[in-house]
Amino acid sequence: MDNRTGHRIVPETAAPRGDRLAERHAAARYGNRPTMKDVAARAGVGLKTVSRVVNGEPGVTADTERRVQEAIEALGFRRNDSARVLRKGRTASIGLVLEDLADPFYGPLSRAVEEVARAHGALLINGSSAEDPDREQELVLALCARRVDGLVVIPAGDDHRYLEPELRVGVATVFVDRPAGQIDADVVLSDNFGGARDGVAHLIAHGHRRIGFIGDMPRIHTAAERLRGYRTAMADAGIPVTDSWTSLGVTDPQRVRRAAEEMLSGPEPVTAIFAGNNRVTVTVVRVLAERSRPVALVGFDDFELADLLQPGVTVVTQDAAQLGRTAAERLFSQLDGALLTPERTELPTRLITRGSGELPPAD
Amino acid sequence: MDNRTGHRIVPETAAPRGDRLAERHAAARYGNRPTMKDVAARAGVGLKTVSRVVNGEPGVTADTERRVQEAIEALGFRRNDSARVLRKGRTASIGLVLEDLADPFYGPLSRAVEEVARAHGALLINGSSAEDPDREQELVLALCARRVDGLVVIPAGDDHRYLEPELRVGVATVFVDRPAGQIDADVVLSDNFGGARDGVAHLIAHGHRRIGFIGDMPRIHTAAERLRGYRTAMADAGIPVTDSWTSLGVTDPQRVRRAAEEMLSGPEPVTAIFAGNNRVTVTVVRVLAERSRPVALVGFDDFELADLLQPGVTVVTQDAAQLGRTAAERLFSQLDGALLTPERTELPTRLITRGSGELPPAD
DNA sequence: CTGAAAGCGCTTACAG
DNA sequence: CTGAAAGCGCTTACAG
Repeated sequence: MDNRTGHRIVPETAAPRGDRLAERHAAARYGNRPTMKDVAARAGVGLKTVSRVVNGEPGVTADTERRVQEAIEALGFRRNDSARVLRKGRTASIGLVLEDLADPFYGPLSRAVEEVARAHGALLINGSSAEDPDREQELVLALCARRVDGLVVIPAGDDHRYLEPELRVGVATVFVDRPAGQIDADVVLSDNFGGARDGVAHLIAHGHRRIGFIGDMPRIHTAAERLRGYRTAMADAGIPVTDSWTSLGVTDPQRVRRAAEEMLSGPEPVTAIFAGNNRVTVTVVRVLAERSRPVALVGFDDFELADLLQPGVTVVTQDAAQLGRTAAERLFSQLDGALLTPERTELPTRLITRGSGELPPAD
Repeated sequence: MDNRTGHRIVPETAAPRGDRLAERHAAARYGNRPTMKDVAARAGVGLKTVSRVVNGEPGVTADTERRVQEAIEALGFRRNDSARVLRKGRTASIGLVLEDLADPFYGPLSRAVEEVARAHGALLINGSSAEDPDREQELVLALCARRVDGLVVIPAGDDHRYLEPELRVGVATVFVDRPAGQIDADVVLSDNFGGARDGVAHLIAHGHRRIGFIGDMPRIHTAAERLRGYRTAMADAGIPVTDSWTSLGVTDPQRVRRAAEEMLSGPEPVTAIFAGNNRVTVTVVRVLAERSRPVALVGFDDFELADLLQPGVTVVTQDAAQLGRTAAERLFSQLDGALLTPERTELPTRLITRGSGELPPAD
């Protein structure tokens, strides 16, 4: 019997699983976690003394401390940080809003932000916007409502005025990968323009003139910058660009495949392709693998195994982890009150030649 | 001249950047975000009326509501969820502790957990344990102190008794990928044993008898199960296993490379390798690419571009997203009070043949 | 339809 | 060395 049904009381260690879980469940429903007040009562001390012990503050005799510790363990007390936060102001947590945690570019970036947060004693709350501006805003504001100390945002939208009340009130904010829209905020970027320009110039240097560009939706800053890099490299070489050589849009395999196949057919097919990001590159590699005539390829973003493909894939690489680390460090500088002026930080890209970008035109 | 120095007041839109930021900074220092009390004062209503409007509760005239809304916008009010949580009990957030967000296996898993959380109106807080049991415990307890409603854990350690007080008090918990140690908790796993056994049997069916196994540290449940699958397949085929054919340990490239090279040299080299996870597989692919004699390979875990390598890499695949989704759904079932008995859920694996696993022994 | 009072579980500021 | 009181910003339970 247990105490509710009036039957025999079974020691907890011997209790059948169902009973223990029912207990657990009841506990959950009534939310009866022990509080400092409970600990104080059990230890026969005041509330403030418990607080001192829990927070390792000085001014408690060894004997008192021991009694409090015993009560803490007996009750299974754990400080409620929600209450603490309410009093102290800071939550020791930061928010990260990105496009998709499952993307191999954002995983390392997120991890890097987490490591910096950890070094500052903060937890990371993250959310994926799925490239949807409304969802980005929803997430950002939910994080603000939780009173995160700061926010790292890889924006999906291009209007961030909804953040103004938060900024005014002191929420530290750093944008990464793409700049904020309509507001003045810190941003850490890769040199998307320069990287793309160099990658395309590399293809031109290897004899190509009909070069295609397949990128993400033009409203995405990185996509627009890389396209600009492509156009600049072509213009610098005095090569006029035909409309059919550029294709921007969602980067799902179907669309990219179609775009690549169109550029590669017709009377004047491209002899080389510049792929605007890792997802595009991978799909283009698949398309090229099905064709007999060699086509040169340079992709923006490095990816695992790029060196093991035949030929190895030449890429313009950016350092996702460094992007995250830099942004997070700036965020904590803001929180320390060190930074007053929003700044734009641009990290360099690097060309890695592996074969695909050095193929001559198959004319 | 601004209001602090006593000089001319410049309208905010025209204020030099530094001044606006100084203001922002001052606001942050004093933490003076508007509260419901401020809104109530400005709108000339009671606190409870503001609460009603903010939470969309009925019983407010259109006119009153409008006045409150105006005050909210004028002040840039945003409800403080920390305070709300303190009163309501639930935080509408769940925690996810995994090994490394940057690992291509965990990214999709994390994203899947996030999607389920989102469908239940909850945010996701995640942390990487870096395969360190102490760090796992630290993270889990920090999440409990924040009073997450539930916890999804990919454990690094093998003793989770530290969670007992939390479980007793009703924190919903689901383990994923590996079971909990020393406590009774829900767990969602892949069929690591069966998957590895089938993969090795596949190599045996293609004529191999000297088959190597390279896996993760044996204290990791998945590594131990996959090794058991390997041994079982070998035993089922009546093939005695030589010690030098199995190598378990950290999966960094250096160690894996050395392990592979040792198995592939000597008087009786292996003719096939079973790689215990995605990181191992990738390194083994590199080692094999440097050798002239073909060696068969089957890897546990699928990875991008496995089909484009020469030969394509045969793998045993598990569904990381499905693992995360299943775990998160079970977590919310627990929170809804539906589940009373901890359960073990095992998801199937699948063999994908692409060439590398069908190579005959090069004897 | 509206609001004053009490309380969630802590920390702060102060007094003994 | 120790503790009672006030308050963080909300919601709950209740009264008008």
